[in-house]
Amino acid sequence: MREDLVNIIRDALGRARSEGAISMEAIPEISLEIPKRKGQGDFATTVAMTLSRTTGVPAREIAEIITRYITPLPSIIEGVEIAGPGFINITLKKSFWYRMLHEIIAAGNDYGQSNIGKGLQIQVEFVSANPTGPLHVGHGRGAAVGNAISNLLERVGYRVEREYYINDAGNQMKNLALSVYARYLNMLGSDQSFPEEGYKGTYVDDIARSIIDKEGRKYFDTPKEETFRIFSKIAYDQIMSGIKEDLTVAGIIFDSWFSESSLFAGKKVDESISELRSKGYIYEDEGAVWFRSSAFGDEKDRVVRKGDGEYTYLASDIAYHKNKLERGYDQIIDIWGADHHGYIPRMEAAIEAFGYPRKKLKIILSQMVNLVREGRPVQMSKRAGEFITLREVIDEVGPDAALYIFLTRRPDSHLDFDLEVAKKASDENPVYYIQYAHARLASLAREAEKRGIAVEGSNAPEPWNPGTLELLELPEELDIIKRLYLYPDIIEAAAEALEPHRLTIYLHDLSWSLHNYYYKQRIIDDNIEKTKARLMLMKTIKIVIADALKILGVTRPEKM
RNA sequence: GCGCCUGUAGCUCAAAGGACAGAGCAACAGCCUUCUAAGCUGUGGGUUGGAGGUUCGAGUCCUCUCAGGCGCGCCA
Repeated sequence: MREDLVNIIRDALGRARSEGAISMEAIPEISLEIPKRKGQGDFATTVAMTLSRTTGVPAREIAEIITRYITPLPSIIEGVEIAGPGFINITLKKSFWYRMLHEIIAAGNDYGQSNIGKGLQIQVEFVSANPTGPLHVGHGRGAAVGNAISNLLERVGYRVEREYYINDAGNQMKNLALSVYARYLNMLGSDQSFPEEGYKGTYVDDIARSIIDKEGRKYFDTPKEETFRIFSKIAYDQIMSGIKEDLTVAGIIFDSWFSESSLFAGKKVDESISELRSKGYIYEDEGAVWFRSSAFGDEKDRVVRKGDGEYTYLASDIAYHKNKLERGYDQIIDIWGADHHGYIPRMEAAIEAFGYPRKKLKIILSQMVNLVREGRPVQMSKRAGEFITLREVIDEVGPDAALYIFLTRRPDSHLDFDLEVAKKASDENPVYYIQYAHARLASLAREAEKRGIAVEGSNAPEPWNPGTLELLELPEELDIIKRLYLYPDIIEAAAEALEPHRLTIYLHDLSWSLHNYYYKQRIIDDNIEKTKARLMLMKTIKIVIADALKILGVTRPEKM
């Protein structure tokens, strides 16, 4: 449809040119935007202002010429106006909007779906927190963002795989085992000192205690090597199952879990480094092995294998990304905590070193979350092991509020998360505004059904009759139709930009339209035909709100 | 010191390079014998951190500068 409008304008320009009204070399791209304010039409184009630059003719003059060539007005257009510095504002006929609504209703639950993704495969890797402790709030934000982005991409026709990369190799696992072991010994009366780099959280104590509960003093005297292996496994299992449980509570599901240590076991790290070596991007210096990332714009080269023969984290990360590349996705998206931003150049260097375009990998940074309570920062010290976990936050405020707050901001903006605000079932909490709209519509449908004019539900008689929708004549009603019409655009734009917060803004606006309308206009009254028309409109809003909330991972209450 | 992110209303945040920079919250003033008041209506509130530049047009792009956060390991 927008295509139709663009064509109409392009035709007008074409005729204006061939008749010599405007001289220009080529017909430029025709922009078509939706004006912010009322009274500026349904659509607007800035093409006159753009042309003003190349032709030297004042924008308003060009706009007038274009307008002249648009007449006689095509059937869907109500009027064309020139405004401001040279905008051409186009207003469509009401009949057009009724037709749109009809189409939206016909699309039903599929409304908003598109196929700009054309079935291309995208892998989104997110959370990927180390299995050395429970998830914190920052991970929660990454989880919310990754989940919403994945859902968005799916909605516009990509095939999406959600993956969690488990860093279950390296020193950290050793440290974890040592930490648990030290606590274990302490609890059994030993004065074993706690490791310097150990993990101090209370969850470590819990793991130690669970071992005592099950196996008592069994490991008090056993040879350490063996003990560490066992402790590492027990700790890993408990922490991973905790992480999975937290994610489940948040409603976030992964398609695959990829283990770092499987890369080592399968010699994939060796292979990756060898491949880079054969391409000339690996060299030895000062007893270490280096990756020549500076060849691809990194500020310096990076060590992949240390002097002691151990691989660095970067080495396995390179192998992991090589593996991802070989799995043949059309696009790889990583969602990282913003504190890892320094890693971007070296990761991109690795992608290019393997011969893939840099664009193959898109890294989204999810900024830090500051926990706040009533405006005051919540003290946290990772070193002392004192921090508030994601689970505690979710238990306190509920998953919907947590997810929604994470998603109302751009991923790369710093975020203060106020626990008291998130907890309140009040105006201050944005998620309720939307959910309330949904619940309100559900209640309305129930009420209608009770009175025998259901338009929803399995056995609802379809009240369709071509003229019914035209009874929606109020400006508020047309407003709502126009907003609903925007939905697929919003989804596509949010998916393309990988910015789920656009959806929350839209949801707020749509919910406002509903609440405002609901207050002004009684939906169910004695005029059955009008009631049906209004109920159809309400049903459509509900479908859209539900769809958007689903994409964001937020529940859609039928009652509140 | 270098690099990345962010500076927009009292607070939290929006705004494909487009029209008079918008929402929510907070403040103040109103609205429930009616389908959900977790709602609605109204009022006040701004030199978009600052200075230059590009452009017909800049919160948005470029340069400089100030402030905050985060990085700058042969840690992960």
